[in-house]
Amino acid sequence: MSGNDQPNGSATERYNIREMEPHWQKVWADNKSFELAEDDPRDKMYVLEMFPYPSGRLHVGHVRNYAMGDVVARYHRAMNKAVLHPMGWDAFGLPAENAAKKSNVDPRQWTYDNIAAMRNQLQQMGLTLDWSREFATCDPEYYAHQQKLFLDFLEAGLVTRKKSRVNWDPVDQTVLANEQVIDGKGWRSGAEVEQRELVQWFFKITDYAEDLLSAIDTLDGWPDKVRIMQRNWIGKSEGMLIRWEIDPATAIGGIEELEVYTTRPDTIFGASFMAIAPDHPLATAAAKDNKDLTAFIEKCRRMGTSAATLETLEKEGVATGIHVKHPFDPDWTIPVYIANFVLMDYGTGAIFGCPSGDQRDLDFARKYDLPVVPVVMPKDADAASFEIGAESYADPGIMLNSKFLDGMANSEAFDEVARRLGNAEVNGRPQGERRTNYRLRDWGISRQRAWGCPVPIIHCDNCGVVPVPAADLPVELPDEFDLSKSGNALDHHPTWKYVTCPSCGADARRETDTMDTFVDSSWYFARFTAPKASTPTVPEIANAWLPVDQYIGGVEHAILHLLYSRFFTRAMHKTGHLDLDEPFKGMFTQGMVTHETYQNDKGVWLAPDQVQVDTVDGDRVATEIATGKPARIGSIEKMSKSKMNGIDPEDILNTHGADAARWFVLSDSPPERDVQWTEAGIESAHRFVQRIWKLVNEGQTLFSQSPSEVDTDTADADALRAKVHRTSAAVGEEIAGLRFNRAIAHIYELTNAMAKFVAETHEDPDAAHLAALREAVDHLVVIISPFMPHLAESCWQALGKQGLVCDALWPEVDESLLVDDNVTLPVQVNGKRRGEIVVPLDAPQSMVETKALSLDAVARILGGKPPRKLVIVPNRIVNVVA
RNA sequence: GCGGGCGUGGUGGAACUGGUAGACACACAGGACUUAAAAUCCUGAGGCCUUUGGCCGUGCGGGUUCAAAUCCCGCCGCCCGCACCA
Repeated sequence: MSGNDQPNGSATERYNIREMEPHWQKVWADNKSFELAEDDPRDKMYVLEMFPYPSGRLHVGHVRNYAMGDVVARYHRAMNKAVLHPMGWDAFGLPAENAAKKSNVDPRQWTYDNIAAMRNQLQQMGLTLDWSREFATCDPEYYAHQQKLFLDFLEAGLVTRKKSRVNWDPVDQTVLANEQVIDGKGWRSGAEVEQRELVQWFFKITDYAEDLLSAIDTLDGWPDKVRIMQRNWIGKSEGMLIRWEIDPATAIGGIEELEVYTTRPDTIFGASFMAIAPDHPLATAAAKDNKDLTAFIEKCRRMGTSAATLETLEKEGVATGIHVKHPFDPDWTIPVYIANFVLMDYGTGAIFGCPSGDQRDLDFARKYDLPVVPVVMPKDADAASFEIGAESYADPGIMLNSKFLDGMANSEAFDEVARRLGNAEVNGRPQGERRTNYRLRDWGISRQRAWGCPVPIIHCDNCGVVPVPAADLPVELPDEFDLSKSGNALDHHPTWKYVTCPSCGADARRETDTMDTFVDSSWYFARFTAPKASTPTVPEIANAWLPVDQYIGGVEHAILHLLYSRFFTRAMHKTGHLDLDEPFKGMFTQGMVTHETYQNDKGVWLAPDQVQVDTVDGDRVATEIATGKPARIGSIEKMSKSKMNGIDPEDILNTHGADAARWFVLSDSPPERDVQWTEAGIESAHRFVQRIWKLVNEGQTLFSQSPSEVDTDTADADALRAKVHRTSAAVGEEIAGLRFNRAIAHIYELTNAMAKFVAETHEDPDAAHLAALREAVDHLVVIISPFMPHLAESCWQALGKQGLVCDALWPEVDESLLVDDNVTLPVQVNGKRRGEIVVPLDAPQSMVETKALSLDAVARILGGKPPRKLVIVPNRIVNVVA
């Protein structure tokens, strides 16, 4: 690829990427083109892409994400908006600590070095970012304000402390993240991981469960799938709390009842066992003098804490010997099991198992030989013969085997059970109460890690938990960390945690937990509106800009990050930092970037640059370059280190340029879907850059000629004008709707039409043709500018335009050129296309009918008989039913 | 396991609210230019057949409709998330 040095035979030089891209980047920077003026009076538009973790190298997924945001931002600049388009760094987190442990570097140094490298790469992309607003979440100037927010939330009653479980590595003496637990073992030590309870800090997101749920309905700028995922995550259910009396003969530890939450009280006569979580108080009591139970609970404790792990386990349980009495039959007792699939965090940590109505319960019952009594059956089933085999029946239906409920719809049975249990009493309280439950749990933010935002709290033996006074903020991280030791470096730092109590002056200790990095990213979008302010936000400014008009990021953040940000916005509202509840008006989740995988004959993964791919007899064949041996072309997968199928954007930017890279990642695939990176694809984008340059220059050459007499027939000039205006309108609409791939297809079509037109016009340029071409080129340069901003500037300059195309307005679309006088209607016979007719727009039915029926193909099939039916959809289609 | 999504030519995809399936691009083939190559330009193409015509065709199997990639029912496959990765 050395194409920049050779003239191609015509007068047009190749477009020199390596010269022009840095040139325009410098021009934009020197002009401060993308720095937003505080007093810009135009309509506001806030475009934001999820800020990256500074790993040190840009990933192709970032390129796609930021290319999308930049196209949107540039389009809105062209629509004459004041566009806020900032960038920063999600800079706290595990990788810095891991790097520090591995290579003995300072996590702070490592992080800021990475930021410098990535900023440089982002700048090479030619983005319209306002770098004057940049910050990293590990800047004390940022996290100081986060600590202030924590204190304000604490004062507002939005923070709590409680016990929760963590993955504990007994060898490394450290808390492990879920991703550090592999097959139940610590990734570094290989030791069996244990669950351990720690007292931790929580944000009370559950206080907002109902609000976070109901407000989802207002988020009409979000993808439906994200809204559905959020709804399901919050998981509202209407059920009952039922108190089951423990049979005194089997009671242990003086516990007299078992509280159970259920969404299916109607199935109460199908109950055949009770299951409690391994860490349920009753389980603890039962295990006290019971080795089997203790062993089982121990086993459960070594399963890790992630829900995915727990729920994919084989369902197991152990009977406690405890029995409960059935509320409607004092002689019926039901055994209580400790089960590995019941979670203490959900409901009451105890369930009643109804095997006929729940697959998980059925599997459990079959395994332990418990009764399976069908209590709900489909409407049309027969009560005498209805049985449960391998599958439970969980759908609505009619009650059976349920005494006084028999024959009712199960929804009626729900109400009847609620009524009866509400009137009964156990230990002086109602035996049953209706209860709305949420799956959503409070947000545990404590992390036992050094590279995070310190929780601004001091523990004093006299005063207990004491907030750090606002005047003492920030609580800064120490200058030096010793990450070589296991455990939390803040905790074993020689001096950092030792302070005096701000309340009584006695010796006290700092909280050594830091905050979850999701906290950092839950309000950065607000900080960008006033990044230098001495308070977390300047409310007037933040309220003027927020909510973010268009937020773009990976679908992997569809639940947690977005939900936490929504909570934070509400919490900041409550504490006076913001005056709104929903942070993101428009949300978009982009797909991943994938690539083929390659393996050599030994099964070793090969990187794309270690492989040469050729086409032999129409088949793609890969060769390992180092050995010359054939390599296997494997499946297309998400780029990953392990499979070696990643592409380094830096290489792409250097060889093909930012414009080609931006163009490629947005073409072909719809943005919400995965895009496959291919060498052919980026090369074609590169060729297209050159093609536009040539086209603009050829047009330019034509304009400089003096036109011949105006041709009386200007039909093809008019056709081009219609195409141009239609394209400008369509590209604008597609960008506004984030359908970049379609916008690009429109641009291809226009350039194809223009190339043809240029070739024809060369013969005999007349005034009408030259005017149409001139207009086409003018439009083209502006509508490509969001995608290929450097090339567009070069073209703009070549055309002798004033100023910069990044400041130019979108072309005015002449609506009168968009309407066609005639429409082409396909004509079907029995739903199969047999021909087409051309009729005037809004032609009368009789004309359409006559023309359609007179088509040869139609007449032949009808064979002289009249059609049975004629369906005419005006201006769309004709269907003849023979 | 639970929740969400996706599935269309050799490939990525397009197809508006049920209305011409395959736009646009890649790869491929043929041609022009060239001493040659690259680059560029032009042309062709879903599959099958008895080829101015016909049949089949949007993961699979049914259904609704004048008309289904699109709606409904039942399957299959792949991908993402699951609360300490970010």
